[in-house]
Amino acid sequence: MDIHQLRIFVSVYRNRSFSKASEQLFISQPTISEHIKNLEKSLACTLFDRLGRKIEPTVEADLIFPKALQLIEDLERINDLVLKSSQRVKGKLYIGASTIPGNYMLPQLAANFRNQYPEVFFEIVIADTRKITDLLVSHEFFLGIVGASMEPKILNYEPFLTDELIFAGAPKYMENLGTTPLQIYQVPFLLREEGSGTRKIMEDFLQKMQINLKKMNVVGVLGSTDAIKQAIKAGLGTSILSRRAIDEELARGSLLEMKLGGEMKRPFYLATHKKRTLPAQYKAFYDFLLSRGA
Amino acid sequence: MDIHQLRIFVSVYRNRSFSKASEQLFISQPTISEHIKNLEKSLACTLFDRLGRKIEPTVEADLIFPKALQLIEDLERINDLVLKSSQRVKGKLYIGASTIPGNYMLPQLAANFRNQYPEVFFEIVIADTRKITDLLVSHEFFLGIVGASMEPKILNYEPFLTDELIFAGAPKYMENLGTTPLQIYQVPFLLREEGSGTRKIMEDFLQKMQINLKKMNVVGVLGSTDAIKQAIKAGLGTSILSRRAIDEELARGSLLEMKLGGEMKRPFYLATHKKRTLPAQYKAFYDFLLSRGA
DNA sequence: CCAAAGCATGGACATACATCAACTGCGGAT
DNA sequence: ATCCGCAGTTGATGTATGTCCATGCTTTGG
Repeated sequence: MDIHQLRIFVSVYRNRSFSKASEQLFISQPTISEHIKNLEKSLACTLFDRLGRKIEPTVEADLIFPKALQLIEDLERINDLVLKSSQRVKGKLYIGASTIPGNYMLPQLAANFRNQYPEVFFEIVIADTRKITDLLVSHEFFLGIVGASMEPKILNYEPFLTDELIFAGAPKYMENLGTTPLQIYQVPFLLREEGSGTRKIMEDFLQKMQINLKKMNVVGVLGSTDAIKQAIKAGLGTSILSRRAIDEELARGSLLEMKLGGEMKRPFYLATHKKRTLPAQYKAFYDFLLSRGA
Repeated sequence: MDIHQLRIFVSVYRNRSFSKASEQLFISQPTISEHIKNLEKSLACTLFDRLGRKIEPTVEADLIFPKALQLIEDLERINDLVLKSSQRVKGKLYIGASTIPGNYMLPQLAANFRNQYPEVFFEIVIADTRKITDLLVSHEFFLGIVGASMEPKILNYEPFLTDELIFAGAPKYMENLGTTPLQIYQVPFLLREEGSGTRKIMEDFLQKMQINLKKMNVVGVLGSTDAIKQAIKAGLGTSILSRRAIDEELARGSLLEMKLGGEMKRPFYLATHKKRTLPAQYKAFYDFLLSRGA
């Protein structure tokens, strides 16, 4: 039994005529006869009594007509269902992000996105790049925001926002600091731990500026950007950290920045699985992020 | 979009594999690929992300899977529906019958039939042969029981029970009546109206027996068999009528029969439209009647 | 790094589908 | 009463679609 046969049956039943149905469906009348015959064969019953000029549906036809109708409608509805679901942006956005984007970029962007699409729900997991990458590969995440592009085979990396690292500290240290790089050896300095992305960028930068880290007055190593931030706010020392993390403090003047002559840029990427189709809400958020990022 | 495609989709979705599905459905793997591709094309979305060795259903696939499943089930159910309805004998039996079969044959037969199939409901319309025939032709009735076969072109007549007409009356007339046919002229006699089937059979019989109706002591003309029956029970006279109408009275001895030397037989027929398919309950009753009638 | 597993692709074949033309059967009109 | 027209059927024919086989490509596991 086939849907096509049911469509033809429905038309014949409604028109009480094979030839009317053939006109309505734009197929020849013998074809109608053939299909009805096959349908009757597969159902092992007569559906229409052929009375010469007229036809008369049998009780079996009366029985299956509403069912057939509903079936056809349901089938059409599947199409609508897919169409609607892929047009409508809603559902959970389960996203993996590194520290900086997860803490200082995504919250604002998510809020903006949610103004546009109120039916989305965010769940942002903050983890290191390695973990996020793994979970993207194993299809745990659809979307990740990471600071380095590893595993370029399977994953697709789209350049997103760039984070800027700056040298900053409490006013008491910064105000008296001269402009010569050598003076940086004087002030107490806080480091991120070995292996941190921020630490790596910083080291590369210092090397480029020919500043010797070992000569610096390092007074501590802290395990997160926020810990560094709290420490320099408390006057423990100075450090190099994301500008985004201390935006407010810089504006208020509770922390001061000092240009060191070069730029410390750290690009972040939107990472997705190359072969994975993004659900509608992810696709929308992905496009939204790119438009804001560029 | 086709049911076949949905069947394949369901199997692929369940097995999470094109090749497993191909084994399950006994069709080749490339065919599966082709069908899924077409389905995706007609839905304008990806259903499975091909990840090399594995495949992963997309959210759209998750969405339509239950719908597809239900659709397939519904389709199967149509078959069952027809099967069940054509096996199960139930529903209304709307039957047209002439006076004798309608009053004196069908009630008992219907009761017996209903013992076997308690889910049937009888509606017996008593009308003359002409009317029943017309309503059979115009598809008002599926089944009629009539005393003469007219319109043999469209309708099918199956010989059924034969009614026997007998000469009978109250004991006071019959006991003293001799065996010679001439003595019939003596007793008061009741007639059916002109045009009645019974009247016709009677006239033919009397003519064959060389009894002159005009010489008979006719004391009344009544319009129905039951009227005749009530009249002769009341002692108004004798008559010729269906044996079935007075079965009980003959057994009790409240009416007596007298053989007149020949038989007055009146055949009845099961009449159906030649081209009309009988619903299950009609078919069952038709067969039942034939088995009882023969 | 090779082999195996799994989906995609292209060509060959068969079945199924649709069409056309001719036929049958019924009903109404001249 | 015969003819004509409508309606469904039947049979022959071409095309489209479904299906298969062989093969290629990619990923994964040893």
